[in-house]
Amino acid sequence: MHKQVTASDIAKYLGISQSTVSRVFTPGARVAKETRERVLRAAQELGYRPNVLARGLITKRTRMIGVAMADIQNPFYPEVLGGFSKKLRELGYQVLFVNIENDQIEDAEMSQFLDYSVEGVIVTSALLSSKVVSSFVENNIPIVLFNRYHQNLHCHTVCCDNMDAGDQIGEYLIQKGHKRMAYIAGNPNTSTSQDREQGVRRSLNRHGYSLITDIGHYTYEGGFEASKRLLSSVEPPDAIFCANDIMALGAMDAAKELGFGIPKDISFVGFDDIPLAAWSGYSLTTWRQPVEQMIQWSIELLIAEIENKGVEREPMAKWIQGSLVERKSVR
Amino acid sequence: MHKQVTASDIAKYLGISQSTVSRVFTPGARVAKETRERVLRAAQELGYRPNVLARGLITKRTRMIGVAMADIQNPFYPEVLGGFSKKLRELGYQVLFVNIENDQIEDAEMSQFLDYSVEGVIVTSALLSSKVVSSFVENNIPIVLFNRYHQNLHCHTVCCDNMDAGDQIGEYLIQKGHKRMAYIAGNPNTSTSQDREQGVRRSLNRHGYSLITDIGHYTYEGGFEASKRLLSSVEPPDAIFCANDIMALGAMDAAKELGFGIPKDISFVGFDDIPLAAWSGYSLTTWRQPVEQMIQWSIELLIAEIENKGVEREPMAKWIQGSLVERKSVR
DNA sequence: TTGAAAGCGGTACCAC
DNA sequence: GTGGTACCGCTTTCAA
Repeated sequence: MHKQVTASDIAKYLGISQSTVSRVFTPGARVAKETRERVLRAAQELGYRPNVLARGLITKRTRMIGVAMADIQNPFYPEVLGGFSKKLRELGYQVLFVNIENDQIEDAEMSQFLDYSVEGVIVTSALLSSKVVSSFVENNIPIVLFNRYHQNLHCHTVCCDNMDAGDQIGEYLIQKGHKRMAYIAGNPNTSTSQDREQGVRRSLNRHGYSLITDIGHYTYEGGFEASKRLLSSVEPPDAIFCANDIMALGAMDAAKELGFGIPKDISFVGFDDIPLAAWSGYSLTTWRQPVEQMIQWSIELLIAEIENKGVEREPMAKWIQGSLVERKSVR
Repeated sequence: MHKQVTASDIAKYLGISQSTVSRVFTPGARVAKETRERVLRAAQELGYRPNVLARGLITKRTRMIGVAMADIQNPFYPEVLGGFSKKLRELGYQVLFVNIENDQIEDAEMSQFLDYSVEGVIVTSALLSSKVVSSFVENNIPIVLFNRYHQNLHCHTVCCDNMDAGDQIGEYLIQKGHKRMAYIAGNPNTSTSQDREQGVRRSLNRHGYSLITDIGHYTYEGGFEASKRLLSSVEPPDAIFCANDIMALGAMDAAKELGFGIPKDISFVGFDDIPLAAWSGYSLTTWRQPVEQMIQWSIELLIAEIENKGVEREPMAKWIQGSLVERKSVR
């Protein structure tokens, strides 16, 4: 941007006023057809493009959305990021991206969103402190939490109905004749993992079964180790439900290594339906989260608030139903 | 950003000039220690943060870097994106992210980088038209191509030395006693895939072997299908080298499905060393690309040019050596 | 060390 | 329909 062509350059070049040039690039403008064409042609010729940052200064609109994403190594999230990027772009918004290192977002990781005056923020799979949230609320910047739920925070939420999903998975496992069910939790202080656990537990209890649990921190290695522990116990489970697919894949590999047949000796159910789950080496039965829909809703929530600025809005929680994808990891 | 607190607000509040407030937040400033403290305190109190976009208007620096990324579903790239995001942030730059749908970048996908006055652009695993490149050159915005090489384009390049890698992999397979080697190409008109192929071919030729080839488009499914074709032929190969890991995993699964033992009947070598390659279900021998280093160099190239603006700079090509990671997929 | 004023590249309201 | 002008929030001379 060393020698940017400006609206004044065009104006001077055509001998008209800078305001007129500006109007040509302003949506609700009224400019004589002929003038418009001359300007457009000159812009093309000289390589002029309106500086959106300068525009934003006066319109108070940057058309940037901050996206903060943790757990980007989990194949579920690249898909999510791609979806957001695409949809937002179609609506004329840009993505200011931040990769979050830990599960708990630090202030510094979000502060640039404030500095760059994004109009809204999407946070996936991470925890926000209430202090951070309030700094956004003060600045009237809406936040939507994707795939994480937080009771007391003033943010919108779009979440799979994890409790119900867990419940249905429990029912399914029982119906398939399993007796000793285990659950491998993700990060145990995430709503996502908790709700899924509570769900299975509910259905198992209904039928008089109890639940064995372990923790896998949402990673392949974590799932692998947890599975090993579970399967090496005196009475190993005959079915393991994992809080996400990536752990389930690790758990399956551990089972294979220990000589368990899948699904002959033990069944596995995952969560997310990442592409890998369908790979023939795994063929994992899992819970499909309707990603497209969740992305769509998140964006609608965000944009609605952005474009109705001024109207106070209560935080909304959108719960979405998922569905079981049956493959070959359950007997 | 509805009611942003501005430097003038602080100034008025403290009864000093707005310029003084500004100076407190300007790196090379000289302000009385006492004044500075008062300003800082007031800023804290009223929640003031300098508007970096307004600042950029005058300093001509946005501290934003455009990152255009294709193939984000390939587990190699989330890692890359995470790395860029982290390192750039440490240097005080932000990432404006765009997900590219196809292998060939369209003008519209890059135009926002121009609109938002990013200071540099990183493009991974995608092809740029020379028209797009020249619009960036005109605006003095440096581009670095990550993992793709383009002879005639005025961009920097950071690339693994694919030719050499292919060569070494060929040598390795021969040394391990293989006789019929196959190569599964990615997208056949990418430099990356071509160079890797040329590399193996070179070493095989040196030893009097020829190379069977097929195409897998860099996807799991593509690798799966290509492998099936290869292995169903009258004289199936005894080793398959795939242009990336994800195809190799697909190829392995296909082999297993056809009843081939790995590595007993057939060996596999991948490329990238994505986390999945180490999973016990695969244990894929592969070529490790030193991602960290590549990211580092890309950023250095970019920043060097950004911060020396004005000095004309020739496009640089950085080639980096990788190394073989031996696991259990080669006999 | 500080304040006044110009200006970055735009938009929007005002007359004409 | 068009030009003049104020102003968005900030940095940067230039004087004081």
